[in-house]
Amino acid sequence: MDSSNSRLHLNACTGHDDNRSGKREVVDEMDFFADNKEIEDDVEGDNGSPKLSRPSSSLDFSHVNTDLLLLTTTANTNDRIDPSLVGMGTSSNPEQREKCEIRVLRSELEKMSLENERLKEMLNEETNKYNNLRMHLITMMRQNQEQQQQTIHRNHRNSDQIEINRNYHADTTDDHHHRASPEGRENHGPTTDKEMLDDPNRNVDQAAAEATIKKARVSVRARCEGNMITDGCQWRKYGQKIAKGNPCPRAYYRCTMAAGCPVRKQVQRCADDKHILITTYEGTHNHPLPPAAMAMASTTSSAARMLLSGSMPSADGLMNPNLLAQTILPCSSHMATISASAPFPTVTLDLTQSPNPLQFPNIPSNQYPFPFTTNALLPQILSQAFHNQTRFSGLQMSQETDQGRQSQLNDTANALAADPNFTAALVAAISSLVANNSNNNNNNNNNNNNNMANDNASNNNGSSVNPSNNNNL
DNA sequence: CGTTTTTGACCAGCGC
DNA sequence: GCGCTGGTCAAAAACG
Repeated sequence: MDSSNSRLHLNACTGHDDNRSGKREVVDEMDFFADNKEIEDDVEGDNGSPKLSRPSSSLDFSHVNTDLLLLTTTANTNDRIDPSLVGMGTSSNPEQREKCEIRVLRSELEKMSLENERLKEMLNEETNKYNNLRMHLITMMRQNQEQQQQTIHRNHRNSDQIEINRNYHADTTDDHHHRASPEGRENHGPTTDKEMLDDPNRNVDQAAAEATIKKARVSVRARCEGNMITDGCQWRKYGQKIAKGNPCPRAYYRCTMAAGCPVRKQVQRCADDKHILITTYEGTHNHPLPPAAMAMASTTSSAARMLLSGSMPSADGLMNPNLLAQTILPCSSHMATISASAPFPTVTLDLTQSPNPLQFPNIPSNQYPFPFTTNALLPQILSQAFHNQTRFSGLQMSQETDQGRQSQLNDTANALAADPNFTAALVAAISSLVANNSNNNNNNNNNNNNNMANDNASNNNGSSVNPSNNNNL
């Protein structure tokens, strides 16, 4: 108990002002006893000297809060009691009150944080469930679509086969079998569709077709300072070679998101422009993919089917990829090519140039490798592309369903466009649309490298491999 | 210590 | 058959 407390106690009891350190506090104390001021005046003598020896009988000390002594025990020498707090019996110090409030706020903050964490966990859980369901739905839809396409294709060809020269049909079907067997094995299977349908060895043909699909590739040319474009998958490097005609080594990666996944990709810098990275994908994933990887993953398989379809005979004649692509993406131009004349049929997306200088002003490549990233048209383009994909797919949908789907596609496109890490995969998605449409229209690929529609998409420099690979690429 | 990368060796396809 | 080339394997090294 320091002297100030003793002094304060004295003041509270007597109202005597012996405070030499601050008058204001004394006044406040006096205000606290305002009700008894008259009495106190009577207690004091005319000369101001205390008259403690003559206590008034009218004094009622019951009004004096005895807590005062206790409340001031923690006050330092320079502190005085806040009269508004005196009598409350809880806190007499603003700092204490602030500390108390801070403790309360912290407690509330902790509670909110815990609640936030809990909600985050719930959100993640629901998001995972949603993604899984979405993946499952997409897979089911794709399978359904393929089954319908196959049915339509068979019916179409069966109805046409009377009009088609039988020898030609036999030759082209055989050619298809040759194409479906990249290893060059002889295939003397059935020569008509009916025979094919009835052929018990048709599974062998399907296996050959699958082999072709596996060999079909999607190549993406993009300006990228990093060693790889981000496509949402995890890759492991398993080899590197110096390819002929390019001093830059070619790196070989395989997907490691699941054991036995057949998907592989090659990454190589362009010989002419070291800033251009050429990424070639091959195969179809055999495992669930994160949303960021779905577009690219579907691209390779779709492109493979497209190219396989392009090798098939058709009474519709040769397809025009450029026209087809313009139908899919009317605002696009010359960003993609299809080539089945290469050792492996390949869809090439050239993302190193802007199709429309007015639409896509020059942006430093190190900032926005693909102008698409910052372009507001991306969601519209994607949505339109997805919509057109559905429209061309042959699926019969009511207008209401179509509208609802369009809304969902718009949301999806917006979400995709907002994620810069997703852009490379979006590019692939566009090519996937081209692939599906060509497949659905049952056209041939005439290997003329016609330009296909595609708008810019963006890229980023993320990589799932060790950055040390930069030295090699 | 497990995983990933590096890198030389090996294999298959293709052209001559 | 031989050589070239692309692609893959696998042991060693590097990494975290």
